[in-house]
Amino acid sequence: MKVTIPAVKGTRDFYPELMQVRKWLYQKIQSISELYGYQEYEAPFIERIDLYAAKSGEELVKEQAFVFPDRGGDLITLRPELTPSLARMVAQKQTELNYPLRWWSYGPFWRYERPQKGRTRELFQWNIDLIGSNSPASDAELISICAAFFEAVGLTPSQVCIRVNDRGLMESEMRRIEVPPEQKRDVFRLIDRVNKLPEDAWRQYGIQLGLSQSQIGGLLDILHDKMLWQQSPNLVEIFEILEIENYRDWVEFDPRIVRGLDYYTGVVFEGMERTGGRSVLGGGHYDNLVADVGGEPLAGVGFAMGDVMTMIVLESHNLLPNVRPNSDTVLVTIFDKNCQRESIRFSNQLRAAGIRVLCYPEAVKLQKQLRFADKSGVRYVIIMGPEEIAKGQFAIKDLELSTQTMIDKIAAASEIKRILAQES
RNA sequence: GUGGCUGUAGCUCAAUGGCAGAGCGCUUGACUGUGGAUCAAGAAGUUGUGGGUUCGAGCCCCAUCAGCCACCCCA
Repeated sequence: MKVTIPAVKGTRDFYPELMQVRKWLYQKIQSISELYGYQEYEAPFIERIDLYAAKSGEELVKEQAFVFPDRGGDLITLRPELTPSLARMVAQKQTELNYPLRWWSYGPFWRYERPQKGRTRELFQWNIDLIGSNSPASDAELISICAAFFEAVGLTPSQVCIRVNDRGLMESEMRRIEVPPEQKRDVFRLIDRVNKLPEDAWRQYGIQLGLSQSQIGGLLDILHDKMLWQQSPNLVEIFEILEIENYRDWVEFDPRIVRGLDYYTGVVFEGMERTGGRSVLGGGHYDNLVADVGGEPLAGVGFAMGDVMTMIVLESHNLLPNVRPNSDTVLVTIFDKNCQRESIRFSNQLRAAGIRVLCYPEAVKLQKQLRFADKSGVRYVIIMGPEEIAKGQFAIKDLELSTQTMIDKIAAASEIKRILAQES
């Protein structure tokens, strides 16, 4: 069949099978979030462009967001991230909220980017934030949530790790090698690239930024100093806490993690696959979440995790759930047109008892109905022809064992429930 | 935004510039009240789209759209 209108570039169709996986992921996220006492919230999917212009970097919004004028001429943006909306929601009720807030959200985001592996234009993202606390223990809590999530989906510390750094530490190190503050951004970008470029190209890049040979050498020393975290009281305390929680194995100090976002001011972290280096989630500590949207400065820590890369990583470790759509569903066949009413009646009798029932919608050959059941993943099929209906006893066939027994119409519901319960 | 690779049946892929093909799937039957296996038959296509070169284009050229991959960027 010819599809004349293609899907929008970079979008995904969630056919039922994939939808089950998406739901499964959502449930994992929900259960971890709630386990830590976080409350779910949701922000609008569309926002005025000004909200983003206020902070997240002008380029980001202008070039990588879906923006369109509404009928009144205002520029509306499909939200490319949640933090500005969160900041607004907090600022609007700043004085009446009960701090520290622990909020989480899972929903769709849009980015006008060129699609490639692990990157679509429409994605789902888990956002979780602890707002109104400035302690290392708060930072540690978010990191331990990452670890708890990884653990809950079946990943191990040998497959993924959470790399942690402290921007404050990096800034003081940069002062030590006399990098001027206005070059902070550029140097963070340079740090970000230390593993992506060959060393001489990387040095060249550093020189272009105006760094001296000795500064570049100093920077390299910093980036290879695995013990540098001991200079950061924050990191020391965070690692202690993670140790107590038995999550220390998931975490490692990495001076190369700085994150791109300007609003991070302290601890930053990134959850990534050990092989391949694909980043699954990222977050950090910020000192002034709401100041840019008109509130009083409020510190917090949070992270975001996209569903696309998460699914790729889970898939590559064979951790996506096996989808068996109708394993707990019974199919009631229609023997012929004359028996259809009885089948419909019986189906509803079972449903009234809480059993999931697929009633075949037309009186076609039994062969076809059984074939449908088999391909649907249904295990038990009810067969009720004139003889069975006359006797008040229906056949229940187990497609997995290829066995068939008779059950009494009256006791059918409880009998089927018993059979279904046995299976699981 | 920049670059590379790829678009042929529902899916995965063949076809030296010369008749449009296979496997899987699908439909039907072998099986008159029973799924998976086997066997047989059948349906299935304007070769992504639009131009061009050529006696002749799935194949070569240009454009465009889409997918994949890398860069860029990373919320």
